[in-house]
Amino acid sequence: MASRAKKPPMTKDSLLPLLAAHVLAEGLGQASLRPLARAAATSDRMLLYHFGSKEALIADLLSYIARTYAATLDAALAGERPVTRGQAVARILQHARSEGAQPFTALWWEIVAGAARGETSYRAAAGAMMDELLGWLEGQMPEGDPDPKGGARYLLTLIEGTLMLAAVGHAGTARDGLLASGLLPS
Amino acid sequence: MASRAKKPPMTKDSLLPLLAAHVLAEGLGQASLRPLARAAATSDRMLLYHFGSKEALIADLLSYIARTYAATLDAALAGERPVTRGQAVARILQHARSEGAQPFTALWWEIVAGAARGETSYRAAAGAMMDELLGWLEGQMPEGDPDPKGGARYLLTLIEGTLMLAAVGHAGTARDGLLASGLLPS
DNA sequence: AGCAAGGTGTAGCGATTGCTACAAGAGCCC
DNA sequence: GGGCTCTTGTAGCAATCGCTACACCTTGCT
Repeated sequence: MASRAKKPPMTKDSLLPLLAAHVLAEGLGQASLRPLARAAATSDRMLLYHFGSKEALIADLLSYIARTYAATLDAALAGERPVTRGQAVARILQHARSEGAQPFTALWWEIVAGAARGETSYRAAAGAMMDELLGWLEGQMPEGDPDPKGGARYLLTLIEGTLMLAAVGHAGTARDGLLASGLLPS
Repeated sequence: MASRAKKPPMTKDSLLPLLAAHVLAEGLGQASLRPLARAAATSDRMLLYHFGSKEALIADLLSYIARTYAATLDAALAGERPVTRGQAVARILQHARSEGAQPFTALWWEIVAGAARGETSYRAAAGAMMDELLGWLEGQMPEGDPDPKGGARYLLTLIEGTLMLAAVGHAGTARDGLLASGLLPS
């Protein structure tokens, strides 16, 4: 009769997905130990036992989220190489606006804010995610593009500007800007 | 012997500059009533008396900061109309990187994060500041530009993307992107 | 069997959070 | 002078913050 399943051992690796889910839903700024623990079905005591301090927990969490983001990006953006730069831009923007990416997009700006304030773990996570995106863009530049490296950086700049304007309710402004850039078909 | 100066009356308008200075230096996220009151040489009690609640205080403060930003922008960006689009971009980026604008740039991302989470007062402030910047850009498009309206939106998108990348330590990436865009002289 | 080491729960610490009750000062009109 | 409203100080509230002390329980080694 004994249900054998007892203790799936609690480790950082088993906690991080649950913590990430909570932070994606609620935001980083309001994240405090007890709510985080509740989301992971533990106690604040245990979080501190495994991570050492809240600061270390956040650092681990940001690094985990950056890795998750990279994996999600790889999975979502697979496909043949675009024919035009505009198609690469459109594909990324479509992904960023997709339902699954929404909570992440909201979290992203908190990470940027932390990075702008100089917090090293925020800056590391943000930098890693930009590296990932830039790498994908470089690999997706159209065949025969005159300047794939520079072009990828140009597109990345435009994309991030577009996302920022969308975040503050200026999505239309960004769309008009992209249209004026000639990248997207009118 | 009596020093006549007694009570410069305490009002919202007299408090907001001091509160803004504190928030620009310390960040919005960590702003709580007692430290804010200390920065304004009052008590939390008085802040609540004048503003009603912390939420209302933040809303007023964001609106004030947006107005201050507009005034600063007008003052800093005066000058004759640029001859090329690149010159308009360069002028704004130079202003954003200037010493005086630095604390504001850091605060900006916290405002964006709040806007992305849907907080209405954050979104209002961010939108107002983008409106201001966009208006300035429209007025500064080179004479005879083929598409001043769309061009201004295009430049705004590029500028904000550049600032974001700079905030996460990717300033070089953004610079390469701008060079590849052909806007800036190499 | 005994014992050490690591994992976990309970309880609590001092500090800070936004906010409020109460009372007293300050300036005004009658 | 007598109130009356606007402003302000003092004290404190319940809640939450990150973190810790202490005891307990398992688990594995010998």
